[in-house]
This record gives sequence, C-alpha cells and structure tokens, in this order.
Amino acid sequence: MSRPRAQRRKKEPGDSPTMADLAKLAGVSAITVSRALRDSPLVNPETRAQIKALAERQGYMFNISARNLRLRRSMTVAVVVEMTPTIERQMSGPYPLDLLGGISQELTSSGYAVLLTSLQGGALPSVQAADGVILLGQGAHEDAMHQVRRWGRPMVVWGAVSRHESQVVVGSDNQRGGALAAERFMALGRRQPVFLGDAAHGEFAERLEGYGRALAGHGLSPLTPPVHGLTVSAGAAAVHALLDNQPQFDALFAASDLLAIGAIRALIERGRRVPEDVSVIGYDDTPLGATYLPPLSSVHQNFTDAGVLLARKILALIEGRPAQSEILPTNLVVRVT
Amino acid sequence: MSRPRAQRRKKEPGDSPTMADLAKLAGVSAITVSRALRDSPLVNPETRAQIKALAERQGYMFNISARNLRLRRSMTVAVVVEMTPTIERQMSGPYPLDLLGGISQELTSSGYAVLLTSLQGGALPSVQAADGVILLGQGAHEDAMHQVRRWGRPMVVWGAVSRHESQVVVGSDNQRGGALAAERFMALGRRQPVFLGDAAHGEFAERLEGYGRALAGHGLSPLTPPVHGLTVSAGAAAVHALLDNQPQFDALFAASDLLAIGAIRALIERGRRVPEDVSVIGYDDTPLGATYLPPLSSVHQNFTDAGVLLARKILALIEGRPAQSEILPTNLVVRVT
DNA sequence: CTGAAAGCGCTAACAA
DNA sequence: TTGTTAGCGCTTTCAG
Repeated sequence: MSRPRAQRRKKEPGDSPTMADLAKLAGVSAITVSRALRDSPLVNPETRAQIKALAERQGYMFNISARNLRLRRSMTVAVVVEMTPTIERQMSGPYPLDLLGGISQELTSSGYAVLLTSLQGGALPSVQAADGVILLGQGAHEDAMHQVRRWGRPMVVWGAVSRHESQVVVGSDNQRGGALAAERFMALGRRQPVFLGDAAHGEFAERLEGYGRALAGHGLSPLTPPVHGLTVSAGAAAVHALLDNQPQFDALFAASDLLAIGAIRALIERGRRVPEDVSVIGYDDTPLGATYLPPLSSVHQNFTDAGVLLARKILALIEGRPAQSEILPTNLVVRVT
Repeated sequence: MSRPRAQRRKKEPGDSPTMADLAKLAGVSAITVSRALRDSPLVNPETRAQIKALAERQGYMFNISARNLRLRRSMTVAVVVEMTPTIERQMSGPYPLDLLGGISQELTSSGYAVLLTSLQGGALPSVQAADGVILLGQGAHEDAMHQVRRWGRPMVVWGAVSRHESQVVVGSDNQRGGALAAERFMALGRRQPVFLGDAAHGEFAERLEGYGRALAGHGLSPLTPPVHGLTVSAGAAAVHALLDNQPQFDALFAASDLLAIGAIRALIERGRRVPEDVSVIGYDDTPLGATYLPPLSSVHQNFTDAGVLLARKILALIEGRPAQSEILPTNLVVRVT
C-alpha cells in the first residue's frame, strides 16, 4: 500500500545498527532485543547472551533520545551553577567541584545524566526537559528557584537550610560550625571574640547564629564589624577598620578561609601576633588555609558527601518518594592558629 | 479501520501541550507551529507571533528528545572530567571550574547541552550519544581517548599540545610559561636555577622544556630534583631532599603553585629566605599562591578563555569544519617572590 | 506561505 | 518466553 516516501537519510552502512537491525540478524523481534539489552528476566538467558554478544560485535549504540521520547522522561538532572566568577563572589576553590563530583557519581550510577548549566542564554529548554534540578551557588538563586518551581520540576537546593523552609535543602551544619569555633575559643581562654562575615549571606548568618549562641552560654557576645565582600582583601580591610575602632579582641572567627586569611594578613601588618595575640578560625578548610603560614584552623565540611546527598534527594523526588531537608555534620580542624 | 489501542498514559490535562495541541488551538498545522517556534522565515510574521504567544500562554515545553530523535543528533557535548580527587592528583583549585564555565557558556549559547561525566560506571551510553566529547583532566586519559575515538565521535582534549599529535588539543603555552620564569630569574641575576615538577606529566614536561631552553641561552641548565606527586607536601619533601644533596641554588621554578608553596615552606624551615636567598615562581596563578605570604609570583593562564576555545573547536568538528590544535598565551604575574 | 505524510528508534500493552 | 501493534513529539521531504 503506502509507498515508502523518500527517507531523509538512507541508513548508511557505517551507521550504528538499531535494535531492529540486531533483531533481524539474530532472527528475533525488536522487542526481544530491547528486553535482552536491558537484562529483562522475560528473556531466555541464552538468547540474551547471544543478543548481547551480537550487539557488541556490531558496535551497537543505544539511542537515548528514542527511549526518552518513548518513556516521556529525560533521565537527566540539570545542575544549575553560578559559574560566572564575579570578582566579589566567586564560586571558587575545590568546593563546587567536589560537590559536582559527588552529584555526578551518584546520579551516573543511577542511570541519570548530569546536565551542567548556568541557566543563562539558551539553557532553558534543556533545563526544562530535565527530570529534576539541583541548584548550587551562593544564593542569588531566588529567581532560578521560582522559575523551576513554575515548571513544576523537582528541585533540591544547596545552601542555608533555615532560609528556605518550603524547599528541600541540603546544607552543612553552619550553626554547629559556628558553635565549634566558639567552643574552641573558650577552651583557649579567649574572652573578646569577633565574627567576620556579611550576615546578609544566608550561610554566614547561620554560622554567626551558632557562634553567638555558644558564646552567649559563656556570657559573651561577638563583635561583628561590617564586611563588604568575600575576598581576602575584604577581610583585610574589615580588620584594619576594626583595629582602628575597637582594637580590643583576642579571637576571630571568619565565615570563610578567604576572609580569615585577609584577617591574618591585616593583623600581622598591624603588629599583632597570630595566634599568640589573636586566635583565628576560618571556614571551609580549603587547601589555601591549610597551607597558609601559619596554617589556619578551619571548619571542615565534606562536599563530596554533600553532592551525593543532593543527588539522592533529587532522585527521591523524581521517583515520587518523599525527601526532607538535611544538614550535614561539620567539624573543626585545629591547626596552629 | 485501525482501532486505537490503549495508550500507555492518557494525555493528562496537567501535561505540557505538544505542538499538535498548539496547532489545534491556533487553527494551523503542527509543522507551522514547529516553524514558528524556531523563527523560520517560512512562516508569516503575524502567525508566528500569535503562535509564540499561544505557546507562552499554554506553558508549552519543547520536547528535546523528540527533536533529537528526528534529527539523529543529541545536541549534547559530553565533558569528561577526572573528578575522583585522588589525594596525589587532585583536579583542584578554580581551574577546572573556570574551564567548565567557559565551555558551558559557549556551548549553551550555541544550543548545545553540556553533559558532565567522569566516564565511570554507567556513563557510557550518554557519552556515546553525545555529538562530541571534551576531555579534561591531567592526562591519564589515554584510555578514554581511545574509547571515544573508537566510537568515531569528534573529540577535543585539554592538555599538553605536543604530546598528542593526532588529536585536536587546546593547551596553554607551557613552553612560553617556562621561558618566562627563566627570563625573570635571569633579570634578577640568578645563576643556579631549579625546576620542581615531575616531567612524566605532559604539561610539566613542556614547562621544563621552555625553561631549560631559555636558560640554555644563558649558558645555564636547571637542577631537576625528583618530585613524587603534585601536592604541597610533595614539593616540600623534594626541596628538603634537594637541600640535603645540592644546597647551591638561588632560584626555583615549580610546575604548580602547590609545589611552589611546599618548596617555600621547606626553604623557610631550613633557614633560607624567600625571595632574598631563593627566588620562587609557581604555575597557575591560583588564589592560593596569590594570597600566600610571601605572595607567589606565578605563570597565569586564562582558563575561561581556554574553555571557550575548547567549545569552539568541538563545535567546529561537530559541524564538519576543520579544527587545529591551539596554544593559549601565558603571562607571568610578578609578586614578591 | 501552509500543509499532508512519513518516520526517527525505542518500549508498554496486549496477545499468543 | 516471544511477537505484534502502536505511538512518544518532532521535523524533513514534497505538494499545494
């Protein structure tokens, strides 16, 4: 009947064969090939082995698009990252990469592909198509969150848990991190602690909260000089200003290693000894801090684990299982400062 | 005639509409919707505007899988990264993320999706499906290269250009970077230079080559003590050993900032002053080096640009255009050391 | 400028 | 255990 119309591109000999091709070669039907390649128990083990061998021999390549179209899903999770490294708020250090590593590892082994995007330019269609979305980056993702929610896509966010009640958020235990710093200072007998970091930043606010609460238990409350930015120089500038105004302090907890290093630099420039005169603790336990002279004590978090957790949460949501926000433990790595 | 068989899943009202749905609503055919949404000049501007408005209003979501199936391409580029952070060869620092940023930016704006993978576990199908592959990571990708080549997929590699003649490689000008370090030492009047780095590493070998050649122009040749690893402590250990055996040197060029920092630490521990007794230059210009005390001079390379270039090359190959290996400029950032 | 027909490669349902 | 049928949503012919 219907005469076959012109094909757009004749199947070239070099092309990878389709399941139908394999089926013909194996003398079975396409669906059997499909089942065999997916290790379905519905197919005879021998048949399966033969088909798999044949596929291998023929250089068969599975067509993901066809499956996704058929299944009405993309088997893809989009990871939205703030990648434009604004000078003042760079997503730098090993942190994002470790996070990505954990995510990718977990998702890949569950058969999902990881789509990396910054949600700028023409990224939208592929993010829309994703079965789920993971939001990384230091906040500023309010807009992205609304966008994704409007699409009705499952979503998991990395960041400050307390700030997004309605979202599934994975974050490290910033409050506990702050408390650890405070406890350390108390153990060292320090009595005039500083917190260095802009609390407008959600995670920083949590760190300050834990720090302040723990100090309050000892009848103390921290100085919180204004800090503008996240860089080494921002930290140095803030401490210089602080030394001008309120030079009486003997301990300093910075919301990031970068700020901590800036602080140390300023302190040394002004003739304060670290750690004799001022104890300093940073956050993130970056190689930068660890290799600094003096080596910086810092609150550590395991980003690879965090990535794995983010991945598990999004998988749960995609599969219709429930998922709650979760807080990862933090611990203090004591070095010299 | 053919009675419609049971649909697997009835089109739910909540589902995003298809082009066919839009077509019905707009009183046109599906193909017209397709053309309108793609800004085809074949469609009447008014019609197009109406259709686009309708799509927006209806919350239409483009089905990428369907298009890809039809087009027989995936509009995807796989980026294979070495993400398992082995202690000794971590892909750390901002470097890979900047590279990824450049890649993602360029590819996304060309309508391609960026698939992040480490080529372990179940990643193969989606990498196979990609229209092109970008290989990052510090070498050790020989196997991955062969794999991808066997699939006949276009491929671009980041790394040492001189090492892979048959591949399209983008790398920074490691030889020039080494030469810059040598020239700086000569300008400072140094006469006994060291190179710190394991030349088994392709990029390191190039750096040593440029360094050695430039020194040879002044009748000098560098000491090349054995180095085992890429970490701070590897650098420190190597320099300690060097000080035991051949303590006569006044300049040290390290193949990475990490090694350089280890070197500085060892030098200071052994009572050498930096930079008075020994000048040190690192490589990569990481924040780690920039904020060290003393701040580390280092060879800088622009990784975002490199990422963009990698993306352009792979796009060229995918579209059948030619592409050559290319070397990016490097420059020396002089700080205190 | 618009449309009708066909099919990309795969897999859920149903039937044998 | 295997096969038949149909169709996922899109876009390229080719014909108006």
